[in-house]
Amino acid sequence: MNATGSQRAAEESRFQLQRDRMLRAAAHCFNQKGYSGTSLKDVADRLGLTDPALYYYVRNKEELVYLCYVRAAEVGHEAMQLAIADGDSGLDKVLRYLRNHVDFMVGERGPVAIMSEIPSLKPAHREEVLAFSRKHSAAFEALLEEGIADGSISPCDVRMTGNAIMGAVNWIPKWYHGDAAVAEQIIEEFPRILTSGLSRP
Amino acid sequence: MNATGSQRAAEESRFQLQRDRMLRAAAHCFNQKGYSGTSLKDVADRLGLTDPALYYYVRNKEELVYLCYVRAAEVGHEAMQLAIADGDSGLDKVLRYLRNHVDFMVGERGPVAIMSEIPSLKPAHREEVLAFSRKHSAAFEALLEEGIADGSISPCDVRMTGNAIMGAVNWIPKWYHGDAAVAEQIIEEFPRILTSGLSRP
DNA sequence: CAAAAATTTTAATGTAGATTAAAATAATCC
DNA sequence: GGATTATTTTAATCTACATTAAAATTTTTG
Repeated sequence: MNATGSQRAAEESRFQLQRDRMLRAAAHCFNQKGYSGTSLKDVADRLGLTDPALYYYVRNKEELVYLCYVRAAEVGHEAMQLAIADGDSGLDKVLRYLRNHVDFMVGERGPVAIMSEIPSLKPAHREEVLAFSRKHSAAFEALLEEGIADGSISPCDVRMTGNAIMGAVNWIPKWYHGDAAVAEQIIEEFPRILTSGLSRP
Repeated sequence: MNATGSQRAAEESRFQLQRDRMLRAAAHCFNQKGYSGTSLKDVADRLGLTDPALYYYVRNKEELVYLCYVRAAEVGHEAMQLAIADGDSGLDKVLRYLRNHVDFMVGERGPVAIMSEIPSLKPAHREEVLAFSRKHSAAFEALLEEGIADGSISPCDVRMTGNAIMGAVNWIPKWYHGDAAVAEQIIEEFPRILTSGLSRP
C-alpha cells in the first residue's frame, strides 16, 4: 500500500499513528460536545470504527482522556522549548512561544484537548498531568521574569499575568472549530494582543 | 427564627435562596471536580442534604447545569451593564467591565460555573445559553469598537481581541479556588494586564 | 395545637454507556 | 499460500448514577 521503503520503522509506529489519530478525534469530540457529552461511540464514529475497537488502543475512557492531556501538554512543551531555543529577549521568547503554541493548536498538531476534566483522572494520572502543567506555568513565568530583568517587559505580577495569558490560550479550543481563515487570524492577532494590550501608545 | 419584619417577601424567596445556594454549590463542584466527576450526591453533600432532595429544586441534572449557566451569564451581564452605565471612554468601560466581572466572580456572587458543557444541554436550553453568550460577546466587542472610535483603544481585530480577553476571564475559575488573598491580586492585576499588555512603554 | 403545605429522606427502579468475551476479518510474514 | 499476528466486530454484561415513589419530618398557618 505504501510506496516508500523502510517498512520496519513505519510498521513499528503504525499502532502509534492510529492511536494519535484516535487522540485527535477524541480531543475534537471533547472540545465540541463536552466530556460527558461524548461517548466512546462518538469518538469511534469519527474514525469509522465501532466503540469496542478503541479498547485495542487504550485501557479505558479514563486513559483516553489522560492521553489527550499528555498530548496537549507535549504540544505546549514543544512550543515553549522552541521559543527558548530561538528567542532573544524575554518578550521575544514570550511572543515566539505564543506564536508556536497557537500555531500548533490550530494546525496539524491540533486539535488539542481543553484540560477540563483533570480532576476525574485517577490519582496517578492526575498527579502526572498536574505536575507537567505546573512545570509549564512555571516556565512561562520564568520567561516573564527574564523579560522584566532584561527590560523588555514592564514589571508585573508574573503569576497573575501568566494565568491571564495562559487562560486566553487555553480557551481557544472552546471557540475555534477548524476554520482555516480563523486560524490565520488567531496566529496573526493573538500574540500581539496578549503582549501589547489595548491602550493606545 | 428571623428577627426582621416583612415575612412575606423573605418567605416568597426562601425557595429561590435555597436554590441559589444549590447552584453555587453545584458551580463549585463542577469547577473543582469537572462535570462528569461530580455526582448529584457531591452537590448534595456540600449542602448537607441527600441527593434526591435536589429534585425538589430542579427537574434533573441537565436543568441544574442549565441554571448554573444562566446564573453565570447573568453575572457577566450585570458586570457589563454596570460598566456601560458608569464608564466614560471605550477603554474605561472595558476596564470597568473587567473589574466588575472578576469582582463578582471571586466575590459573593461566585463561584461562577465555567461553561464547559453547553453542548450537552438539551436543545432549547443550549440555544438560550448560546444566544445569551453571543450577545455578551457582541456587547464586549461593541465596547472595543467604541474605544477604537473614540481613540482610547488602538485599532485591532475586535473579534480576536474579545476572544482573547474573555478567554482569560472565563478561565479564572479553573485556577481560583476561593483564596481571598488571591482574589485581591486578581482584581488588582487582571484588568491592568489585559488592557495594557506586557511591553514596556 | 391541629391541619396543610413545604421540605427531606429512605428505599426501589431504570438506563445509558462503559466494559468484556469470543468470534470474525484483515494484514503480515515465512 | 498457509500460518501467525494484528485489528475490528458482534453480542452480551455490568455498573454507577440519575431518577422516581412513597413515606417521614419539618415548617407554616389559622
